Amino acid sequence: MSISPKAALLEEYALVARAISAPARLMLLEQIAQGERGVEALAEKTGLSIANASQHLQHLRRAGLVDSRRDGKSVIYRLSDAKTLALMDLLRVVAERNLAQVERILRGLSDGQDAPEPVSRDDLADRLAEGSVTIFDVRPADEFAFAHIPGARNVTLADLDRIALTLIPGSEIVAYCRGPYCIYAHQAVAALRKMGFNARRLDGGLPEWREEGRQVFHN
Amino acid sequence: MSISPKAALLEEYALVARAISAPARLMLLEQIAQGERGVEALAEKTGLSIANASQHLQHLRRAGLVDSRRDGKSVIYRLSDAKTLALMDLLRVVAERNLAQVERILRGLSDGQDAPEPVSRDDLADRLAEGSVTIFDVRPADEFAFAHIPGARNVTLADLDRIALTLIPGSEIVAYCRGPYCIYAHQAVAALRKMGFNARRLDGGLPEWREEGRQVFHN
DNA sequence: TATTTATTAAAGTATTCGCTTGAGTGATCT
DNA sequence: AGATCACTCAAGCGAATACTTTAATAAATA
Repeated sequence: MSISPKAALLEEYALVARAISAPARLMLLEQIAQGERGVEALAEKTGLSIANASQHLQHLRRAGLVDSRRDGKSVIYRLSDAKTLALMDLLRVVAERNLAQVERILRGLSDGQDAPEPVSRDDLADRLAEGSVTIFDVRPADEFAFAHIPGARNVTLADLDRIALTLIPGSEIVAYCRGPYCIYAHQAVAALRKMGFNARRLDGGLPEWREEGRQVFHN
Repeated sequence: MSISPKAALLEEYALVARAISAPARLMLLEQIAQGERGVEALAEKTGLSIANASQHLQHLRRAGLVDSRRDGKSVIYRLSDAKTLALMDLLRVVAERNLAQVERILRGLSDGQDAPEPVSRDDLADRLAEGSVTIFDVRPADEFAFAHIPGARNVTLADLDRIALTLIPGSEIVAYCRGPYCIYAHQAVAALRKMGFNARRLDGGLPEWREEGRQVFHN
């Protein structure tokens, strides 16, 4: 019954790939990257049933992508390693580069306009220090409350039209959300540009910002 | 019928992940990385039936990881993008870091000994220029004949004992094979070290060497 | 034009996956 | 201790996958 070591290794690598090969698990990873959470919160955020979320989470744990620990009644999941984020990001890069379908979806998010290059995190940090930029955190209010980039203002897509009236026309805005998989920032930037603002996306989202050791406001 | 753009994007990312989530397809990618090849050659190298290999290859093509073109009677497959190699390598890194099982298998390959750190490609290039190192290409003869690092000597695992007798004891040897998924170099290094040679693996294999624009002997 | 060769398509089967439902487990609260 | 809460396990079902066998297609050759 002993199979070759080569086959055994490939089986393990494939196990990791299989873990990131279901949309539900990618959503869970995106949520866990925001900060460690219990099963119920993750299920609620991703729209999965509790039992289903639990099973997916165990799949992720078997692949070594997340760790879990017990905290009272809850079981808290968190990313086991920063490389997990890197793997997800590279997956996205490969998909965007090779699949025309992805190009099309992203173009649709920008409402036909050409999207500008994202702002690098280094750039944003510099401008933050100068105070020369407005930052919009385009995530749901509870995620913003949990953690956000200091100085960011929580603005959901629904708020955008109302908020825009209070902004100085032409001002420079940087929007971010959960990370590279999150589309809110794309949509917010497209809407703001349509209104004539100089809006751009931040490259990556909160997890990538935190991962680089930058300051995060945390509750 | 129109699903949300978010779900559509995740489905595309998952498609790419699914493509690298089967051992058979990882083997195919490893082979294709050696150089472009037809279906029959790939099937033979990986031990898959022709029809099965063809289906896996189409799976890889749908995910945008490989391209194909017709050359006479044959259909030639090749990597569509260097990022594919990077993705496979990161997959391996994540698996090695997080899965105890992988650690165990790799330890088994080294026959219980502690394996030394691999030699970087920069280092090897420097030593090659100095002529201060012996390079073993531990792949099957046909793959060596197809392409190899200039100055390398083709030595299969079966030859190793015989060849060892002709080497100066204590000499420094660097072994490489197909790439990070290939175990021949691990095994060769373990065997050579047991015989008292100062042997180490090259980091990566021929595809990574070529990818960096370094010289490759090619037929 | 007919035949051979290389590959893909189609059809069938066994296995695995994703999701649901309902029962089971561990920790906390009363 | 009993009730409750948060999660996991087990069973079951439909859909998707991996592999095999058997056509079908496309290009080269006779």
